[in-house]
Amino acid sequence: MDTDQQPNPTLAADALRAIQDEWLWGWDPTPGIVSVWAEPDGRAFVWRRPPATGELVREDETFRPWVLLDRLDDLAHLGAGLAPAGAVTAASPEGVAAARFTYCELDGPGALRFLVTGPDGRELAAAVLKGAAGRLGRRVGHLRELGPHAALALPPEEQYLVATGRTYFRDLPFDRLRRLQFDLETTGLDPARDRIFMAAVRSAGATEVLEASGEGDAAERDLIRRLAARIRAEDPDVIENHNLQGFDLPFLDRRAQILGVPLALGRIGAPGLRRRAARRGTASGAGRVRFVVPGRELIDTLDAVLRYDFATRELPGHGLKAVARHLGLAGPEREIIRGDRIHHVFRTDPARVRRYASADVEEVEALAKVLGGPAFVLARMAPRRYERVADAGAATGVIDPLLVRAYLHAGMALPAHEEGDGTPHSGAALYLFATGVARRIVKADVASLYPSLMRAYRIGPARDRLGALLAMVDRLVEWRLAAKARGRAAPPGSADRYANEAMSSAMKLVVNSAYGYLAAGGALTRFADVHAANEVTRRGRETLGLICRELAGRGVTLLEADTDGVYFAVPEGWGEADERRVVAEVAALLPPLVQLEFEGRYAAMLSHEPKNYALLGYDGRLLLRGVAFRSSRAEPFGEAFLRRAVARLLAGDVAGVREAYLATASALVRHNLTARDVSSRVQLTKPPAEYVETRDRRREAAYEAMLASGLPPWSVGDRVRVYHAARGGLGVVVEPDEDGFDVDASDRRDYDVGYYLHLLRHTFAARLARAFAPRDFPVVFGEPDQPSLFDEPIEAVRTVLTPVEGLPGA
DNA sequence: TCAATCCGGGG
DNA sequence: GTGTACGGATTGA
Repeated sequence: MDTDQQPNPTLAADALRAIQDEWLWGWDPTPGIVSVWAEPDGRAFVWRRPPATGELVREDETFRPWVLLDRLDDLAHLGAGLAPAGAVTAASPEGVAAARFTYCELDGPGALRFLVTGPDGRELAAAVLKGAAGRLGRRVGHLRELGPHAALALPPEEQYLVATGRTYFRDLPFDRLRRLQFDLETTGLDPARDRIFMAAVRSAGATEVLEASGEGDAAERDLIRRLAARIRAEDPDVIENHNLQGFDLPFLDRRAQILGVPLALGRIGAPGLRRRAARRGTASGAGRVRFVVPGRELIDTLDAVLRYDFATRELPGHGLKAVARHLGLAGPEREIIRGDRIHHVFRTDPARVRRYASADVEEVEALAKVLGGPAFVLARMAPRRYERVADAGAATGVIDPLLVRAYLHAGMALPAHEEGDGTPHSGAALYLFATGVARRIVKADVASLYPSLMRAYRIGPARDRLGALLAMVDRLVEWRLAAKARGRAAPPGSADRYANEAMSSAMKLVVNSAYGYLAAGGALTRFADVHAANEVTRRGRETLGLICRELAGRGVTLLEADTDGVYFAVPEGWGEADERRVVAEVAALLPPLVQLEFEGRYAAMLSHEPKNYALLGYDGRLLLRGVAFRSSRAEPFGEAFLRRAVARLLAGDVAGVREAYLATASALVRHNLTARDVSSRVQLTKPPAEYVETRDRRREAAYEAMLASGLPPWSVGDRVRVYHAARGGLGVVVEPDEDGFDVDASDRRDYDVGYYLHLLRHTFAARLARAFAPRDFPVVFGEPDQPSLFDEPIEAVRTVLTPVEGLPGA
């Protein structure tokens, strides 16, 4: 370029954006990669479905394994075997001289500045370790032992993807992937003892159920063989199931081992499942494992569910059935069988179990598509295998690999992980302004507050010399807005709309985790910066304070505010137009990029504790939020009381609240409720022998109840309901199932009335305590037979809204 | 009231 | 060649 010439700003901006897009999406145009398997020896196997045909092709590639080091000293012993690669980078290994190993010093102040490549990753590691051992005067067995400040060595697939700039799924729609779902039905949860007796397999829109033709080893062995053969014949790119890594794969692996069946599930290599270390995965105990299969991506829908619920916090549980029902994926006739009954039912009614298993794989197929979109899009960006992107968090799983690739692509040295300087991280703002009952509620939403503040005030990691994180967040927001617009323009239900919605939620996920990336400890993310993170939260509190002051100044009553939004009550006589006007006025006062939006309006709210409240919609719908109002273990009678009482309360019917309380108390006293109504549901996770061993140290009610019940020993995973019986005992209710097995004395009513009256008042009624003045609480929730002379009549009791003392900032 | 421990999910 | 989940419930002191 002519240095005398003024740079063209538009051209420069376009070039910059092109580079930033390479940071996000890689730069190699190769389309349709569906799986990558690389070996440390520099071989990479790439399976692709070229968009034109969709037919699977395998391409055998080679790459130069590489490692990033903080020093070259350790390789001095190589002599002429190590040569500078000049302009050679990992991205362009051509030009490598005759030397077996080459190096290149990267620019900038980062500690990890020597990019060393070799013909074989193990040889490369061995050379480094030899030198390091000499320098340190001790044996060094693995690059990891040098510490993250001294060496960065990625798994072979990631070395390949970072070096080539390739990513998965370029130009490939989700529906072009060949996906297969399989689900095992077993006689129990313990693969050492229990057997596989059925496997449902779904592929290409068809479900097939495989069954063992008997109960012995031979029949199970044959079933496993047929399952593996079925998978190989379908040759899927992706294998999916719910808790695949936590149950089906470990169970299958173990049974195959015990029975001596080769498990050839991969597209290349020897039979047998391979493992990699991982945090989440198989059943309890040390040494958790993730299974991997060359050429196929193993997708556990449980990961997608956890990721989804992390953002929405709306799922009732994370089990397949609960999630499928919640998301409307379950059919109306969905066969349900309690887990510990499945094998029994199979013996008398195998058709039912076939329907059950078929529904499982069909729901998994739907669930994987509905919740798997973001991971599919993220795999187009990050230099990692699809299955790794799907099971990792966005910060360490996506942002960190993107930054590593960006730095190497730019020829910049990478900062090493660095511990913070001890500055504590100051958390998010959460204000509770008032508790009790309020009417005419408005929720205003602060959209993506933290990333907006990072962008508006250019708050990024201090050591990010490239400015890559902020640049990527900026570009992601642009991509997201464009995808949202395209999605809205596409016909509902179309592949185009699906793709754009997935794109939009993937971008949102990454953008929102940019702050988490800053705030994570230095041990976790490479560019973690507690000062930057604190600056974001400080601006966040400032902004939230401004929003609250400006709202309050316009005559509304603040109830609760956090970084997601603000709840407030408006004066009598205001309509929706007034509510929207106030929100718009305040929104106009905020820093650039920070958006405040009208999100919804409700007739009434019971504010109990931060993040724990009940809302009554203008359509009469009751919404309960927070653990205080919805707990999976809550006793049915208490849950029923709470719903009824809160509904009456928000409808303004205090007498109705008392009626609900009296009715429940009286039902308890008269034993109109069954033991089941007062019981709580628990799952037994320890085998009897283990509990007997530990019960001296730690008594647990559920197991004590089982031991006292005289029932036969339980199996791990059994679910029972336990309750407090009269005279201090414990009782067990075994749920009668649909087949009439286990017909139990479920009509028993020998529960401890005093205990449950106490629970009703102190646990359940207590959640409505903030709705009343302290002196009125006994009027609403007093014992029916002990009316105090000083109590006022129930008709005189009014609900209250009490300001919280000592408000910060407001 | 607090610290320690266990739990999720799968049959 | 991972990511010291994480946030709630329960139990024992």
